[in-house]
Amino acid sequence: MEQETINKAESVREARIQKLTELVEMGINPYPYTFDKTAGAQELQEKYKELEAGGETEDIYSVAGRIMGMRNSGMFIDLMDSTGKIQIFSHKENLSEEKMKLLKLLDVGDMIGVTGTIRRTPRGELTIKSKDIKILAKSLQQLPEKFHGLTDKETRYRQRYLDMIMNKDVRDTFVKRSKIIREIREYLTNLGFLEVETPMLQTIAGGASARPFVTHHNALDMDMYLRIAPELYLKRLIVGGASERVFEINRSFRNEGIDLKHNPEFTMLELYQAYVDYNDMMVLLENMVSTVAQKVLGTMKINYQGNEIDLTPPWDRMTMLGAIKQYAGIDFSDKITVEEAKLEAKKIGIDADDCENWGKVLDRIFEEKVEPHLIQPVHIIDYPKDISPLAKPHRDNSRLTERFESRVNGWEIANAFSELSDPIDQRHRFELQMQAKAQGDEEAQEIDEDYINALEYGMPPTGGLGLGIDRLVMLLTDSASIRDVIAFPTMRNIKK
RNA sequence: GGGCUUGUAGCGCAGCUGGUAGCGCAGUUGACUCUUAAUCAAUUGGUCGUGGGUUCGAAUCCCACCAAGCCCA
Repeated sequence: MEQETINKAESVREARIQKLTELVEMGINPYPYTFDKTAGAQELQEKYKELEAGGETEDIYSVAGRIMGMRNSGMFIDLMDSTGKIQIFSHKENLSEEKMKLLKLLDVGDMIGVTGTIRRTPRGELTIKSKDIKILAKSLQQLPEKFHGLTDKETRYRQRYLDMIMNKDVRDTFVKRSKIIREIREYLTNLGFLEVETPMLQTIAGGASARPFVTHHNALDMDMYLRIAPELYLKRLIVGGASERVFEINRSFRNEGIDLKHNPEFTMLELYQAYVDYNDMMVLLENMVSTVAQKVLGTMKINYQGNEIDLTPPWDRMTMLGAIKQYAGIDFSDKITVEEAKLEAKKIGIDADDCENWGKVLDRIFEEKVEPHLIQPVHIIDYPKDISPLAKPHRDNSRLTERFESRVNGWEIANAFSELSDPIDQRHRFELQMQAKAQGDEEAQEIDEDYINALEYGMPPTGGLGLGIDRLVMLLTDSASIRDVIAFPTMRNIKK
């Protein structure tokens, strides 16, 4: 019993709670309300860049942040804030007895605020000579080791706050993510696009081919779906006409597997513009993405995992059939039945027997034989009609649609069409989807009567575009996994 | 869904063909007081992912499960 008490008291957390108690006994609130911060660490580093080693000033600042290191029994503290680091020097000549006592109760990890004068030590470190120290939050948890840091991926994803404390590049990634989204928003707003919001809870999960999450509304006693895409609602807004240009930066949800490029909830940009077609969408996309890269990174040439990728417009365009012909050696322009297509797939070692239609066979061949070759940005244009139920038929080829997918590093980063606006054709396409669903295609889309009804009032010619924000952020931050660009990625629950 | 790899102290890691669980950092106590991965001395801390099995004896071998990573579909 006695032994147990001693062991407990010696645990780090218990020891820190003990210090917490001592602070309270000294009349200090370890979790105060405000701190009047007057400068950031990086700001001071730049401002006093020219101050020579050993130089002293009378300039007083108040800084605040987390203690990342302590040397000489607290005489030197490394203080980190969101902008950078600055050293704190504390000496009994400059501090009251009470503050020296407080210093003894501080630990690595604590949040503190310091007021003092700027100097540079003889060894060359910009330092604040403290005249006053306040504790802003007592940390009860021990930070990971300073030299090797936190590297365990599971801990980093599950406790992102700790990952961020320890890894500056992680903080940088999320700052960049925010800038990327801000620049997209600004780019579109400047073009006259109206930012809108549409339902995340939907009674029909439409606008894409994916399995939805199902939930239940108690008061209405009905099942609902988390949206897999905002598409059908955004086009209703184009019908409504409050703006001829709308966009939504949306969180969507797909009940599918998790891998390097997929998270069950993800962020997408969807935009719709009246009176234009998919050609205009290609131009808009490549201009927007390259501009965002230029503004956030200062360049249109990015390096992703060792590959140099040039986002400078215009991007190459290849038809899907042309790309397959080039990389898989099959010309599908005269092989028009699903049986013929499967036969051709088999000849090059691809099993497409489970594909319900011609387009799916082509899509599979594309993924396996073409995609690995596509590193530089390219618009793959003119997708098969049977896998594009929301796209307008191609004006020159009724088997195809005016749809493109933009590829960067081989990944689909955008998907866009000349939007199908003919309500009768749209109904027919939905019916084909329902047939596929009946035959076991779990991703086939359901008929959305109200959407067709909206089209029956007349939707102008419209170009639409969806852009995967997470993947764009991966590319622009050189992140290997989508989990590195989503602050709190979906993780399996740990059963205890 | 399949394969491979990983899981040992708060963190980073070692632990061989089975024989009393270790190192570094962090922590604690003290020294030192212009250091910066501070230094020096002493020192605390473990359900070895979980559950079974084999064995006189399991971190180590076997099985199942849990979690993660990578590759493949």
